[in-house]
Amino acid sequence: MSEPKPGRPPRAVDVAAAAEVSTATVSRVFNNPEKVAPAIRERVLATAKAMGWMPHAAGSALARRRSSIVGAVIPTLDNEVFAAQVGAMQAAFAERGITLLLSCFNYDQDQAVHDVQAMLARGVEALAIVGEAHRPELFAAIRARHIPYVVTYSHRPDSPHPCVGFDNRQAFHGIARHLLDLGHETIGVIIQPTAGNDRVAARLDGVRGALAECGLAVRPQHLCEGEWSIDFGRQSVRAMLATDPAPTAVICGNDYLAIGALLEARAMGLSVPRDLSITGFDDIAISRQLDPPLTTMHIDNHEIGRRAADYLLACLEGGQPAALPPLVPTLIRRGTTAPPGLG
Amino acid sequence: MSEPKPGRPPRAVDVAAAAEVSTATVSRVFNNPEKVAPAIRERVLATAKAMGWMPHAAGSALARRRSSIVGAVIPTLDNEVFAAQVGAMQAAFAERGITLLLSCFNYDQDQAVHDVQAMLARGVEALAIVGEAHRPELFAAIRARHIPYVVTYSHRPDSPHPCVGFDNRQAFHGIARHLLDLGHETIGVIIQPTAGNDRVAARLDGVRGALAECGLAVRPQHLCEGEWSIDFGRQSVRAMLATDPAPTAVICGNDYLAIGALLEARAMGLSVPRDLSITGFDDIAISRQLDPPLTTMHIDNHEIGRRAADYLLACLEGGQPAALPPLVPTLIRRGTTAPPGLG
DNA sequence: GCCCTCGATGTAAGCGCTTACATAGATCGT
DNA sequence: ACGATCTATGTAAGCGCTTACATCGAGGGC
Repeated sequence: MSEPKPGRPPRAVDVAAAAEVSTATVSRVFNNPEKVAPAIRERVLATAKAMGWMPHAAGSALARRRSSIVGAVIPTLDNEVFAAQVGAMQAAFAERGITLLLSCFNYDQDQAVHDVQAMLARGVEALAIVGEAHRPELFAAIRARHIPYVVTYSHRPDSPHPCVGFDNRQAFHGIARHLLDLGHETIGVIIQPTAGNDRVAARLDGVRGALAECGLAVRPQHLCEGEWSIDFGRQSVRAMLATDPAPTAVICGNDYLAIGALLEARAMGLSVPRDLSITGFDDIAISRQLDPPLTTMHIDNHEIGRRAADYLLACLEGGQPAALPPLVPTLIRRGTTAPPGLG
Repeated sequence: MSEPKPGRPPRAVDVAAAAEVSTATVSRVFNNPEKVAPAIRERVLATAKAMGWMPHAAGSALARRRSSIVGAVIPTLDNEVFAAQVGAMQAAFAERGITLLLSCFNYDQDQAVHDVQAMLARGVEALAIVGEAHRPELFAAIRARHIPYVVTYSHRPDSPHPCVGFDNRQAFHGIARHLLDLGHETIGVIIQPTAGNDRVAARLDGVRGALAECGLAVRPQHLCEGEWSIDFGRQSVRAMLATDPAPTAVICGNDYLAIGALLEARAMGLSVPRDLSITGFDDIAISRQLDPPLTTMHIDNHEIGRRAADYLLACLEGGQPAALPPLVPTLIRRGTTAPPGLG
């Protein structure tokens, strides 16, 4: 008997009145259709469609005590690695009627804490977060809400968090191993800032570990740490090659850095890989198109996103989620690595 | 006097009880702090913090009839152009306490309609949508809700929608003009699918218009339409160069296609730009790093995202939003264009 | 000293929806 | 033919918050 107020979106009670049923039936038609007689169901559906009504999410969330929202917290969308992960998560969640909230913390730990709190206030039912190097209060806040979460891009064996990712240390150990096997002994590293970034710190550690096994080390002047950008790759390799002895190979923290290194080395008249071997990490789309194509580690970012989403969905559906085995990045040997000193 | 139930997040009433005030005061502390005496305000704030309480968004949205959510509907995050736009929007909205909902329709119009409806059900207060080639019911649904929206990446002078973008037709007219001025007469085009993509259709139209002004046209065998990917750029340029007469210049619908064209032309032993001029569009990060660096149109995608967000925020705050002048992409003449026949 | 004003706080009525429980037919076994 | 059982639907009590309105004191003008 309620009067639908013109100019405002219709409510369930308006639809109920128009279809001559109760609001309970309207609700059931949309949430438990099998509990409603087909004839009535069709009538309600038709009425709702005619009136342009759909359940109002806030009201529904309140009554149901479920928001059907999950959050993704990433450093930035400007890196195609994270963009791909988010895209895959969004697709996986959308299939189950779950909406994705996105937030970029720009590698700022305080921002990340803030973002997570905002998401919790929004009632997210689960959370995916890139990396585990976050302030303790971030994880404390999540735990206090008892919601499932997952950390992506990290997979330390002894992490206290559920992780979807790979072992960064081991991956870079493998890269270093590859260069050592080729015979390199003077190896440079161009890498993202390690401070507050567990993944990057683990990578550097992996390189150091592999070198140490051969009694080698990274010389300070052969270690450049800075923002991941093509330009930083360029300037780093230029600086490094001015030292004596110059490195015969350089391991880069991601493909952007490696691309910069490659371009600059070529611009300096060096031949890659004859004069200098270069490795990347991530295998972004452009890498295999370069000349020579970049030797790098391939990471399946869509797979990471999908697995993270699947894990969280399993948690939400109450099931015991399957264990999360680490992903294994694969070394793609392309054209930028070769034995040293062939020049 | 309410009993805080253990194991569940605290509610405003729990905080009110603990701080010995009413729920109204608690609410005011968080929404209109200036209306509460400082002493009480501090006490409530401290209590809330101690209990880990923050207003529950669904309840608040319901009571306030405002969700503080806006939606962004884009084709895909796999294109750094859209990722950058979303990143900028997210940042701009976050500053005002507004949360961004994201959805990718993968260039599928039905998916876009579905996504928009889902967002409306979620109570988004505003919507940003890439492109205007959408089903009429998409815009009808938005209008029915009377919420502000904005179309990005399009800016036809006579569009019925508020737009943040540039005139695609004019932009490609400019590119073609550039090549014509250099003396090219046989010009190929490698472009994304035009069906259901107003922006791309306008681009092709711009090229055709400029050629027509000189009594020229794109030969059918010099027009390749397909998914934007480096590989499609490669195969297209290869096919095109096998025709007779072969084009002396090729205009690409975006930088990815242009990169493919450039790489393949070089792989075929051609010298760019001596044997073939190539243009891109978007000016993605890698483009200026190529060898030779790519001549392309620069689009400021962050700016588009920011303007779209600012416009929507202005609408939400009730102000008459400023007019939306078109952005003007600028042609960046780098190393892939030159007069023809210098070989 | 009294009444009025005004600012600070409390009371309580929703916001739109879901769902436990109540109810009313229908079905069925005996 | 009667109660037990079931199914389809309705009734109404919240979910957690905001806010119009009521209330209560403290100041202030006369």
